[in-house]
Amino acid sequence: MMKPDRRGEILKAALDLFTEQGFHGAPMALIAMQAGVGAGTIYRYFESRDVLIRELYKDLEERIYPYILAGYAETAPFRSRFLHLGTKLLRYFIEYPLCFRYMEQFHNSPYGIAFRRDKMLGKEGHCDVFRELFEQGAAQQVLKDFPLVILFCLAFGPLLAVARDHVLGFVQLDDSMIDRTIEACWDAVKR
Amino acid sequence: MMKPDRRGEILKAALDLFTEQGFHGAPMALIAMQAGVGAGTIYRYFESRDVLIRELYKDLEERIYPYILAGYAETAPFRSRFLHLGTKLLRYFIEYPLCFRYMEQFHNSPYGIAFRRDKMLGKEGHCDVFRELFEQGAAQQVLKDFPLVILFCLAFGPLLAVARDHVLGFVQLDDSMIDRTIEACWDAVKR
Amino acid sequence: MMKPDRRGEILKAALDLFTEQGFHGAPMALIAMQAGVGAGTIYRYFESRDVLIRELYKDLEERIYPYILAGYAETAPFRSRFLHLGTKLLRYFIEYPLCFRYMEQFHNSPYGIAFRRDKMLGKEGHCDVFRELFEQGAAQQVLKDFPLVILFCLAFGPLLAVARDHVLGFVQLDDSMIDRTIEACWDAVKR
Amino acid sequence: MMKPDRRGEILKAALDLFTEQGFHGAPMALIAMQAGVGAGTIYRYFESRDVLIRELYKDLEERIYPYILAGYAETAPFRSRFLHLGTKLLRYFIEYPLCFRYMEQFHNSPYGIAFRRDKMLGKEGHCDVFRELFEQGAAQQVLKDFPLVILFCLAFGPLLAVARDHVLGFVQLDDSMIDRTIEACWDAVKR
DNA sequence: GATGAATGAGCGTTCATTCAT
DNA sequence: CATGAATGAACGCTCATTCAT
Repeated sequence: MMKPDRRGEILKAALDLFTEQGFHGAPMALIAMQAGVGAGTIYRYFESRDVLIRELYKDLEERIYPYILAGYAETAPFRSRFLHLGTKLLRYFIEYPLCFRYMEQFHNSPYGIAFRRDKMLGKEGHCDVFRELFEQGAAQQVLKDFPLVILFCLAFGPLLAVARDHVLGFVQLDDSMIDRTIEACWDAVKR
Repeated sequence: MMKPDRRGEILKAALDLFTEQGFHGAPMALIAMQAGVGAGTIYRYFESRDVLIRELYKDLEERIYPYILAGYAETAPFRSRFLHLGTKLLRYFIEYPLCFRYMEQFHNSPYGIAFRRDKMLGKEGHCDVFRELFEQGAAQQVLKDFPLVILFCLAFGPLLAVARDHVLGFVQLDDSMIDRTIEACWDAVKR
Repeated sequence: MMKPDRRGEILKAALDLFTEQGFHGAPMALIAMQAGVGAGTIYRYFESRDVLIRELYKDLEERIYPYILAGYAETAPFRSRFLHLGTKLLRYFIEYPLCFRYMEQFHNSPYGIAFRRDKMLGKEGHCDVFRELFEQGAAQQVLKDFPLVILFCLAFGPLLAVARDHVLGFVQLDDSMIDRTIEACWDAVKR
Repeated sequence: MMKPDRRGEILKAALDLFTEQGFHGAPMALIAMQAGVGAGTIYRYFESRDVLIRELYKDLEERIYPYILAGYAETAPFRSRFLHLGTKLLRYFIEYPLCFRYMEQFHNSPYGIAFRRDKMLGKEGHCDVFRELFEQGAAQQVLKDFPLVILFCLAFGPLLAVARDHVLGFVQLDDSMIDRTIEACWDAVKR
């Protein structure tokens, strides 16, 4: 007889519904019902709908790091580390399509844009692993001579695009294609 | 004393507001006001809000082709043609940031997903130029051995990511950076 | 090359549409279109929608009298005259179901109630034939001892109900049934 | 301190307003205000305006049966039973004029027509008492030789017409007139 | 704490009517 | 005169949020 994890249930319900129906199609009452709680209860855990949306994003983002960092060797050569992180990230999105679709939806919404702007201004970011890696690569002149922001675009742009098309069912990625996709990303950023 | 182009005014107002406020934040009444017309007038030109959103997309899309095709030499070597189209496209997005942001928003919404799905199924598409180019490149084995869909991702993924960051003000692209960005896209797809 | 009878066209279109779609479902623009005139034109002939609705009623009502009075012998015995008028009226409704349905709809709407109230107050009425007949019948004590209003109800209540069910397709009236229906009406009013 | 019966308040407000103003003239906001509830509250109890209109009808209809069946003797002679039900029905309409007017309005609207059509097709109906009675009367050859539908018209046509004129204030029915009216209905149907 | 009924501002859309052409 | 594009008030309905229980 566990005490029910209401916050978790609400986040799970929100993820399902926002992903399936978009932000538009998922009213609070529906989320509450799917989570098996009363409508008012959500407001005990999240100040408002907007806060719920943002917290869900943060929650999902945090779960990525343990996954992609498993087996990550800080001391491996730069290219290996890039391929490791890229491959893991793409695999993660493929394995957790709801997570991917939610993050995409979030990024392409007023929430996501404000969120990202805050992040850029704050200098800090959760993607410290990537930032560190890319800064190192830039310093060692392994990467093309671009501002960090652009390098991120070159590396993650294709990765996310491929993930999106997989999730939407426009392609079926197998292991080999995943690896070769990340190698193409590498081609884009490597000097 | 020109007769006022009401359809155009409405599209322009919709573009401004949808871009600034998102689909959420731009009620029909506001669009009408910004366009300087009565609320009901919009419905003489667009059957519904959804139709307005889709028509605006098509309208913006159609303006791209003349721009990027100017000076395009069908007979030039493959790489040149790729660079030409890519560069023009990126420049276009930089020059018309509202257009870019709207198209992004559209793509990442139920509208855009349905739209794209229709396009894929219909085989036909407005991106015939790109499709033709890539099919040729694939046939000549200039491009990596990937399905067309993935090649598109590898080429446009970074391009769009870079455009987005420019438009949001996270980087300032100059001419050289534009060219080098497209070359990086080329690196991603070329064999 | 007749001059087009715009007023008539509008009335005809209004009859068709109000009958098929109800007052709700027939906007002025649709009536105009069906009549083959501009939307504004209707207002040259009818001050407003309400006026159009009332004028259409009067127009239809007026056409009934010539039909039912054809062959009517003022000098015939009372019962014959009653049967003549009743039968003719029922036949008329069966022959012109649009007319019947419109009149019914009109009667059972705020328009019709106001209209009827005015008529009752004004003493005068278009149904002078019926009024005259019934007053005579009352005076001769052929009819039951009821106020005129009630006698009308007893006579026309069943008649209209039968017409309604025929028009809605719940019964198919043949000649014999029409005659016997009117005889039943007679049974209701006769002393 | 009773818990307020909101559903009932809404139905009552709807009855008042629909009766006074017609379906046209009674917007949801007005009904809500008259019922003393918020506009959205109505939708907790009735899925839509149309559903409210239909439920109100059913609600009113159901209240009639206990009233008219009080003191009804299944074993009494046919004529007595007819007079009992008819008289009770007419009295009910006179006592509850809002109910009568609402039902009339309902019957003479797309709602009522669809409703009645469903009833006819479904064979079943709430008017089982009447149907049973009339079927018996037809079998015993007490009633005229007509289809059931017509017999209903002959009996209820005058009854409803009289009720209507009373409710609209065109006559004042006293006890004797009520009885004699129903006897006239009987004359219309009896063989 | 948890609930879910109640709220009411706000939305997309319609349509009778007007009026410049 | 006839037109039909333009208007804008009004409608039915939704849903984030509150609060009495």
